Amino acid sequence: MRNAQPETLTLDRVATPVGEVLLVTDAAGAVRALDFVDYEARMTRLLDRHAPKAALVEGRAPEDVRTAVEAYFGGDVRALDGVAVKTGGTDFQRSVWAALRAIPAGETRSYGQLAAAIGSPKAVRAAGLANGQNPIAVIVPCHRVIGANGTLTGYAGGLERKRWLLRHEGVAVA
Amino acid sequence: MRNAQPETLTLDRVATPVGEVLLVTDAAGAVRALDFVDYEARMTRLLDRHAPKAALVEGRAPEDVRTAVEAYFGGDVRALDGVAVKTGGTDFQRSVWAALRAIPAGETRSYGQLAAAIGSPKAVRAAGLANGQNPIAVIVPCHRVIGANGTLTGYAGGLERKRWLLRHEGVAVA
DNA sequence: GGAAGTCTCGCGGTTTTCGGACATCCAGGC
DNA sequence: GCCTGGATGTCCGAAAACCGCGAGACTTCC
Repeated sequence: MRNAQPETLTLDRVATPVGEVLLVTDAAGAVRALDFVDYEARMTRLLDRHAPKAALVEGRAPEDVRTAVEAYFGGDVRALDGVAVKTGGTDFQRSVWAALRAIPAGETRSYGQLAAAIGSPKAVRAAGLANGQNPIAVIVPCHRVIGANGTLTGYAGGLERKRWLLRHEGVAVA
Repeated sequence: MRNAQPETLTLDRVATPVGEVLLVTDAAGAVRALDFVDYEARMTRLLDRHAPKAALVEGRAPEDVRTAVEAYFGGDVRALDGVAVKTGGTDFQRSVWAALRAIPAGETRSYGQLAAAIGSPKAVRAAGLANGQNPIAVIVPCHRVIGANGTLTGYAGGLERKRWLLRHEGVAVA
């Protein structure tokens, strides 16, 4: 529909303790998407939505991004804080994702707190929805949002991974 | 919804024999919109659709554009041929508008011919619809398209103006 | 007959509308 | 405690309505 400039994105793979991840970067070196390999269909669907007409070619991501990802999974849970990301999406979604990056490793928020943080305290379900459409898992830490009563509620990559990630960051979870 | 970069557009006014026209140009000097002053609401609506988030400030259009418009209304009906334009819109709409510019002053086409020219001979009504959404009147000569039986059928600026423009270009119309 | 008007219907892209779905939260009843 | 139901904001997909048409069938007048 709307016109968009063609663009080439690079698709790389990185091994982690919870399975291989797919890592999509653009020409500027910014991360465009990150997801677990067994959810590739979901990732390409999100990419199609947010970056239509973009070509995806296998290749190697910038070294600093690769090493940051490996460092995170190796135990340096703050290694991803400085990684540049770029997303499409609506204004609302982008504000949610921006708010996510402000949650430090080792902490969690409830969906209600997340909604309040972006100035729409009543848009709780909408915030949860936007959370689930986050195209850049782990780096944009959507896994740090849990139910108000402490339940994990959901995770696009599987609840097991959400639990693993939180424990890896030092959070005590059931 | 989609993100778009903020942009500043310039709004100028030019007097013509059929009323004042509004002339919107961008920083690069390309025409973004042109409409008659009494249809300003329509123009701003189209602009909003095709260039969301753009700011519109009163100002003076580039001299070469102004003189081209004045020359056209003064009798040099080909004066607008070289004027640069830029539009948003869907692929279909853009191809229709491009086809319009290929119709020389003094000639007309039917909606069917227009549809055929863009390779969709059956998309007749769709072509008519796209024609009516042309944001750059006169320069993109949507007024040169008339019904297959010679009736003028419609014009966003009023049928009287369509008739005047065609006669001004030397077409015999009822 | 035939020329000109009127009506009907199919056409294709775009816009608008509407109905769900959803990784929530809270209150209230049992 | 556990379950139920309601309020709530956003987004997506499907469906319907909208049109600056055109061709063909029918009527109406000469």
